[in-house]
Amino acid sequence: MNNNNCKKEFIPIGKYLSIAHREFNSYLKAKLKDYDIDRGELPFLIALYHKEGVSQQNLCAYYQLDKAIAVRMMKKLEDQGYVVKKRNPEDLRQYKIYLTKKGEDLRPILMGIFQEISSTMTEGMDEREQKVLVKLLKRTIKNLGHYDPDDIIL
Amino acid sequence: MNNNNCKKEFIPIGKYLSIAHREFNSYLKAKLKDYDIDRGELPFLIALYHKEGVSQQNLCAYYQLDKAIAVRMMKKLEDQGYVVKKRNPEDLRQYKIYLTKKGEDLRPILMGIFQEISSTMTEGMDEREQKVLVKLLKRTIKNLGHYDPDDIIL
DNA sequence: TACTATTAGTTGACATAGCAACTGTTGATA
DNA sequence: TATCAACAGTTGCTATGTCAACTAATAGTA
Repeated sequence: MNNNNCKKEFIPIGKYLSIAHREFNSYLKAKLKDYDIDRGELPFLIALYHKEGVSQQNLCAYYQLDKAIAVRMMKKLEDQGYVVKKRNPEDLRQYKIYLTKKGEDLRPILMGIFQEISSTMTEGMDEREQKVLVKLLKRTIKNLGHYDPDDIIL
Repeated sequence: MNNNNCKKEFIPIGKYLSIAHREFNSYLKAKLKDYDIDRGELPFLIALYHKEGVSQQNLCAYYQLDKAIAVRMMKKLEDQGYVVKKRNPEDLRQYKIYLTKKGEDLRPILMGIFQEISSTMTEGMDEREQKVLVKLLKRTIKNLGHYDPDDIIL
């Protein structure tokens, strides 16, 4: 289509996407090992720091995760006392998820970790390059998933 | 360190890395569903298309995967008849992995799929942007993993 | 009101991935 | 040569994530 037909090599974005994602994961995991929180719970906590009182599926949207994983992580987070689930009286199908004090206390710690990992990842990039990277990643998501990540509002 | 201390927001590279990676995975999975091959076997086949007769750990290096996953995927690939494992007579600890005819036959199909997914991902990006994306992803990997992906030679 | 479709959440089965402990082989060196 | 460290591969355990089938509640509509 948009590539000339004698070219054999493709741009290995998928490869470096996979590797970068795994490096990101294991870096994050290492940073979290001193805290009573697992890597998988993080996206939901971060989403909650962004907006509370929303449903599980709404929280999923923030990181485009499956609702099944939300169920499991929410159970974990609730058991550990970081969040509470309240039935929405106006729609008994859904819950509204809130942070507890314990969950709120974790905010500066987790934000600090994200701040740190973020600045580690971007070492040697100027501000323009960082923005370009985010822009191009969003574009990739849009191309693969047929939705615009900027349209997802929590 | 390299960010001013009143800034609250961090560059959400990790977020979009995670989402993009998952979108990439599910897109790939969908493309593979008509073929007798699973997503997890792919990186090892691709590495073999790049270079045959190397050890399992060598193959791991290409996508920076754990050797444990190599064992499992290699077993799967061998059971399905895509590869053969031969003990290296000069070092009985390691195997040398080779493609079978069946594995070789899959090459154009898988390369086609990668070609397609690659051009899907890069829709709306010019050639310069594609290169920048790869460059910045590599930089991210280098920053997180303390190794240069360009130094990994299979 | 009754029927139907949609939605939020749940569950089970399964694939992918990482970590740590292990076996057997090799290489270095005392 | 004997000992010890390093290495390739293996295994078990666990975490993460997807998919499909399911339940219960709601919304839309004949």
